[in-house]
Amino acid sequence: MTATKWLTADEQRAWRAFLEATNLLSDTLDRQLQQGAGMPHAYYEILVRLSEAEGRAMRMSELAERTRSSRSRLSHAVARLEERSWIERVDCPTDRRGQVAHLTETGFAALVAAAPGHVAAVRDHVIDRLTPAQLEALEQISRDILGGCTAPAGPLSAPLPAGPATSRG
Amino acid sequence: MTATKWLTADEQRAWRAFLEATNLLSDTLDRQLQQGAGMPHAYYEILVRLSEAEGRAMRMSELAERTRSSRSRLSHAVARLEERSWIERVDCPTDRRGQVAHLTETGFAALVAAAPGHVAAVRDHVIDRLTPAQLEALEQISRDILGGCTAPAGPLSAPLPAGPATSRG
DNA sequence: ACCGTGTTGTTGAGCGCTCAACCGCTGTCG
DNA sequence: CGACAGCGGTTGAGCGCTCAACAACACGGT
Repeated sequence: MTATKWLTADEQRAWRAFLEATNLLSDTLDRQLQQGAGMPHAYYEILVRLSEAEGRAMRMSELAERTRSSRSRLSHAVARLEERSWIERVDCPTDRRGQVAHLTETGFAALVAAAPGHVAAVRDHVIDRLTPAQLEALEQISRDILGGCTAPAGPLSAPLPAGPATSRG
Repeated sequence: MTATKWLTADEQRAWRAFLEATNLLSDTLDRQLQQGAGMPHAYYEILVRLSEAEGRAMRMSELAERTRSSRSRLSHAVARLEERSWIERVDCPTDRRGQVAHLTETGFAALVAAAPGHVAAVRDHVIDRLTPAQLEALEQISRDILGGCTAPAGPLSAPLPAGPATSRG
């Protein structure tokens, strides 16, 4: 409860510019994907992660971590994706609680169809507007920011003293 | 429809880091404000803009532009804020279509109460994790990105050849 | 074998946002 | 004056997300 350390004028300017840019960019990309491929950005990322996984399948839990979403969000999302037959849920053989999300051929096709438009949008709005140096700086900045963000939903937000890590075995 | 120009490995890494950071940061700040002050981040920004305006009041239309939100979004948001008595709508004296959003004392008090926690979160998660040089780079990057984003909702997305600008007078 | 704790995943209510449709008013042009 | 395109703002349906509660299972200790 000590006196609040407000932002300096420089910090304010930078912060507001950053906020505007990220908000607007997020809206723009979401709109592009929605109109161009009929899916929100979050679903696109789920499909991407699955497509990169071995067998195009992954445990719900791990998928949630990789997409940095809560279990709840992922569960709802996969339910919707299952309705479209883009994903199917399979019981996990080694853990009867578990579910494995499996990307169907239809789902993969949807991803393949969506990708070019999305990548073009990312280029247009971000990548091609920045120099390589800027891009490198942006990556480092992003990692610095990532370091201090609490994961969504769940008491995992605890410091994790020196945990045995969530080895996915 | 030429062949898609995919992202290089470097670009991928940077882009994904950026995405993760902004998504997670957005979630984090939203959560902080929601738990600490009972309002989503979008509402906080509306209150901030109004608090900075002359007379703590602004035309809906201008408020929408400044917060870079659609008229619809703002309309819904102001309706909710009016339910909390944080904002009141007033008929515009010079244009009978218009509405003026006016920040109430209660609303201002809510903002004052919310600000310290929010600023602290912004410092913790962003500002204090970056060097001044990084912050400056981030500001420039943000402006470069902003340049190519289409405004939300509405056919304003047109290129605007060299318009007379929406001078606010 | 049994109990208790932690994990995995789902569910439903509530909320904010988007999109499209709409109403009333303005300003201009014939 | 009357018609009419365009602006300012609101509304309702639909959807994705959050939060809290829950069910089912795994695993440790006794």
